[in-house]
Amino acid sequence: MAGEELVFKVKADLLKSLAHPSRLAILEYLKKKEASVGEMVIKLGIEQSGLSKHLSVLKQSGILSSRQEKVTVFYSVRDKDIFVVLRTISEILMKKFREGEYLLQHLARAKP
Amino acid sequence: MAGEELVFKVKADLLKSLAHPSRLAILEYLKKKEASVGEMVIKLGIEQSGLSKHLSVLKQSGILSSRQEKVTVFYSVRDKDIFVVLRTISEILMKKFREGEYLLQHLARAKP
DNA sequence: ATTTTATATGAGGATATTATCATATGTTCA
DNA sequence: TGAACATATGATAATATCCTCATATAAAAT
Repeated sequence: MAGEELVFKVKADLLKSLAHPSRLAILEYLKKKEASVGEMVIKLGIEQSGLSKHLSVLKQSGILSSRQEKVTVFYSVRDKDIFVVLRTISEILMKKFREGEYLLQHLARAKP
Repeated sequence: MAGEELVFKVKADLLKSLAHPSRLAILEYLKKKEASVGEMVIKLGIEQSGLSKHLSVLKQSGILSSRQEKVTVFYSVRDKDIFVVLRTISEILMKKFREGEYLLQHLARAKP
């Protein structure tokens, strides 16, 4: 694989690890503080086994880290810059939908 | 689907549309100027049919827009903020790999 | 020692994504 | 008109991702 292609692949892999609704919910939940798997099972309503796998995806990609205390595993966000990515995504979507509303309103008015 | 879940789904869909090496290559190519499909087939070395589908994914998700001139279709980036996302992704990866190098060097030194 | 608790993992099928090939569509030009 | 060109689309097969269920692991409590 050519050098640049490898770079694109690595970036795409990181984006892929973000690109799932449950994983976005996890990240939002971990924005302010670390949390254990059990806590997230309850608060996010994701089934234990699935949650564990999503956490593992986020850890493999370097977005989360974990520490263990007795039997409990706590996950936390490794690099807060990930939230810059997510906030920008939100802004892009908000702009887009605002344009959509604008268009809708003006199309409706132009009807007759 | 609950309101918040829908929001996560919409964000995840946008991230998914970014999460492919060819599509990242397309976006980088379109960073400075619009380009036609034919031009990108040549410069990016992606096969015509596949490229057309990747462009369609990016257009559906609102990242690209297109205009037609005779038979030629030109694509361009609709909201430059998408590059904020990509730059931040790069920065996160660079930090991560620098940490990796650092660790490697110190592990090597601590060997004996 | 056995049971309970917290988390991770493996197997299976269901669904989604991708690549490729062939073909369709629409436009220009001879 | 019909050949050539630029792009899009459909079908299919290959691959990847996801969900769920069952079970594994490992520490704690009884």
